[in-house]
Amino acid sequence: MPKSTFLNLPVEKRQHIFNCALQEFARHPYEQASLTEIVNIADIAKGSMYQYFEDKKDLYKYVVQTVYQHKRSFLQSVWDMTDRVEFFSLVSLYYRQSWRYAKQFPEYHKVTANFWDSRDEALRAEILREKQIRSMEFVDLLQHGSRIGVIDTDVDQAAAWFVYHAVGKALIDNFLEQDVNAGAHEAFIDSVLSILEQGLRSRKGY
Amino acid sequence: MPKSTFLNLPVEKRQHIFNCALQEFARHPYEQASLTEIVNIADIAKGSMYQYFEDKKDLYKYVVQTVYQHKRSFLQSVWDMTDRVEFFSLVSLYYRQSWRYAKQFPEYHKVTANFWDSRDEALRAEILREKQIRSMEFVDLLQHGSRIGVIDTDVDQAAAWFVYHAVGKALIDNFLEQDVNAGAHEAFIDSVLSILEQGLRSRKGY
DNA sequence: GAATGATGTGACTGCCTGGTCACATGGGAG
DNA sequence: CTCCCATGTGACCAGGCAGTCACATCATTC
Repeated sequence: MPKSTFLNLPVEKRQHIFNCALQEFARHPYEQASLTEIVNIADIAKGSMYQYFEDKKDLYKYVVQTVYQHKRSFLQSVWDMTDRVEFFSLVSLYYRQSWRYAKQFPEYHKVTANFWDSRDEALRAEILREKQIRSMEFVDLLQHGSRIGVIDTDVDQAAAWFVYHAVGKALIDNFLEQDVNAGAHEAFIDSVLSILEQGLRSRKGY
Repeated sequence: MPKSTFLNLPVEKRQHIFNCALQEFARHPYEQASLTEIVNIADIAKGSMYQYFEDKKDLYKYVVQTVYQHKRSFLQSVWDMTDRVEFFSLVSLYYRQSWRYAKQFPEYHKVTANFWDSRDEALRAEILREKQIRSMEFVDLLQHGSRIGVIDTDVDQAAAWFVYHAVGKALIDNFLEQDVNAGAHEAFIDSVLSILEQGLRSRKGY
């Protein structure tokens, strides 16, 4: 919800300001991010920022929203395969693609990560909404997998979503800081997925 | 590393100050926690706090350390069963006990949660150390399970640890805010564990 | 009662924050 | 050249922060 002043700005300047805000919100969670620092780095007057946005939170929401659109379009290629690819392959593709996104646009990723575990009351509502959407998408996949017999029908679907979500988040968060060999990490992703696919229990009995 | 002045304080007062600091560090991550707020609530002079601790970080480290000892002793009963209980049951007990801890001492839990995803460089080192210890303990359990044939020997142990850690953390974090029926959540924990144990793939083939 | 050293105190400093506002600048219309 | 309105500006405000320090209080010792 930027003001019209911001939207009337030349694209170049608009992107410049967006990038500077992005950097700051990637480095710090919302509460600790400094608007003063942003305008300093962007080399614009503080008053100008208040011509463009209502306040700090307005700017933040704009950045988060833009980042989410960006990420969604990056992941779209995976969602487009839903009908053609089997459940486990699709999840593998999804995790790999998410990982590539985080690698390719680390600041964008960090902004979403910071947003995701934000404590701000006003933001929590939007986070929950976002979560619910993803949950529904995932459960759709699961049910499709059940129908075609790939997935055990006894599986508790809420629990399955929970596991995949927790693991997916951790897969990205924990390995972004270290510079992991990309290929190695994608292999690790598959190791992790294989555990979710097969579980740990010994198959000797069968 | 409190100063001797703090250690010489009557136990009652010491606990009072500890509790007030605990509340604040439970409510906010380190950077956003306010020392001024702590001394106001504790009803002591700010100068006094600096008689007891070197600085804010010193106080924080003391609180975190105390909390970790507290939690460890609470979970000790589970670790004591290592020799007598089978892997999957032990993990179930561990998750349940961790959950009960978070329920029973929510502030203590929140302090550890805040610490766990702290961004402070100086603290990261200690976090990694803590993580490594837990990882080793878990891999020990896994190897024991492999030896006695309960766990598939093909399982990638690093990946297994990763999955259990991610899921365990999420199991607590995500359900603490809502007041979930305790029994229901312990059932959910077992649903989640059953997925890790058996995976999702259909067993029809066997 | 005097002296001593440990403990308690809160006004104060310097710094940083988000947000404001009276003013300066610029470029197009008449 | 003048008017006008959108845009740009940075000194300034009130409030919060961690940390300091000169001083007050207290308990012990002699």
